Amino acid sequence: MLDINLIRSNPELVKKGVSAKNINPQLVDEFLVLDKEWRELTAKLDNLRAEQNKLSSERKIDEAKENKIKIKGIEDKLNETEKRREEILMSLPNLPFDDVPVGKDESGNVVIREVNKKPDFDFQPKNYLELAEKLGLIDIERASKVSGSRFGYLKNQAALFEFALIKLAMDTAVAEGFTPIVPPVMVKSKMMKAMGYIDRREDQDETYFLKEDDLYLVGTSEQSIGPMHSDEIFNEKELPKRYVGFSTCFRREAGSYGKDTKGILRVHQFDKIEMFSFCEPEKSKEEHGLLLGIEEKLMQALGLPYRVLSICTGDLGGPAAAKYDIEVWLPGENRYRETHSTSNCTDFQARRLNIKYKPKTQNLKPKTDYVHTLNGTAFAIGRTLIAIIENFQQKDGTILVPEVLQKYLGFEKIGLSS
RNA sequence: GGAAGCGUGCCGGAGCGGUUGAACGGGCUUGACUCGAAAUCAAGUAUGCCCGCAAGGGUAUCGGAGGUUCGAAUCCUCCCGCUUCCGCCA
Repeated sequence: MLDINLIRSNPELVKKGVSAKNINPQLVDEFLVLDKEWRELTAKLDNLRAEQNKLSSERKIDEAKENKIKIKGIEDKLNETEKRREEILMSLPNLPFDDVPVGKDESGNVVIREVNKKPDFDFQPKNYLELAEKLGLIDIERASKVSGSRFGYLKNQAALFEFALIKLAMDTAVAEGFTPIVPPVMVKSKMMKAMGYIDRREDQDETYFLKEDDLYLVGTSEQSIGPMHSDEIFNEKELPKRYVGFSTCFRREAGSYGKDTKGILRVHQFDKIEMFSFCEPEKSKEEHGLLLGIEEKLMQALGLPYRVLSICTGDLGGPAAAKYDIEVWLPGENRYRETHSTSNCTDFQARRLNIKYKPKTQNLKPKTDYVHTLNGTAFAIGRTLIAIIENFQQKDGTILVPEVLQKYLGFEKIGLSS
């Protein structure tokens, strides 16, 4: 949710930001009209209520009865206006930072840097799925039998890899001051809405919803970590509050029929370790850097070739003011694929969730203010596994285990006999 | 899933139709006393929204949403949460 005062005082700025995100800026004007109406009705209603309180305390019952009817009329009108005003407000996305590249869609994303050399094979590198099936690491066929398309079984060393990756990510994040958690994977629709992930129809279609229980399955644990502190006020010294959560994630992949249909690159269910920060507004850019830094550190620990993208305005999504993706090089596909994403959502989610903090300003007004929220992937297990298999494959079809994981796994290589 | 009870401010805890935004106690902040601290005393101590340059004024809020009433923390309905007992259960 945007700051209403900002829309009122600087509509042009808001329009510009909204337009950059491919949202019709006319909504801003519509909002202002409704907001004006809302304020007028509010003033009218408050006056009538003041009158009512007065009459009532003076026991002027008959006059109060009449006044009550007027109140009811204004109330109904106000409710209707308020509802429409709220709808528009909720449909306005967060404004992108000035330094975010402007672009219409993902083609406008900017590569910031490439890290680690792509592996130089003296043979034709294979696709991960071919290797994995041969080594008994992934079973798609049976998953399809049991659950349908876009599911997979991780087996043998691959299953063990999952836990090693979790441990590596957890250890790394905990060392940076993150609190490890395993959050719920079902969240109330109210919270899902507050996080800004079901504002648009496409978003809703992407999410599994349990109607009977009014619960959504999370598409990322961010959705259940963010609302943890809703309606809470942090002390300044409690910030930044950092969490690293492990959870399964569920995505319907409704808009991606026919895309990446093979294997486990794009599935309905995968496990992910996610970082989440609540911090002071002035420090959110710095915090964003920290999250990206950890992501890169993890990729470097594995020795995977990757590149970092600054996501352009049109590809940011609703809640983010800035976003960086990491894409890993997949030699089997001969292209980069996304493994990480980190967003600074500024106060957009905090407003809806009502998460504030109390600045420790000695004198002057100790007014509370909204925190900033940020999130970032530590590891999405499936895709990381894919990257490891493809990048560390050997001519004989075996796969070397990245050194950092060896201590967690107890083996150095995945081979046919191991 | 069945039965009962409970949800009040930072915390504890009154209030159960009429100056109750809310007694009382604790905490916290400030001031006094003190060489300092403790103790004691005094004052202060919620938030949203609207109007206003401000001072301030108005309004709303006692789990949430409706309803009854001139007037509701107090009565009614539904929902949510918590506790206890029973059932079921990884």
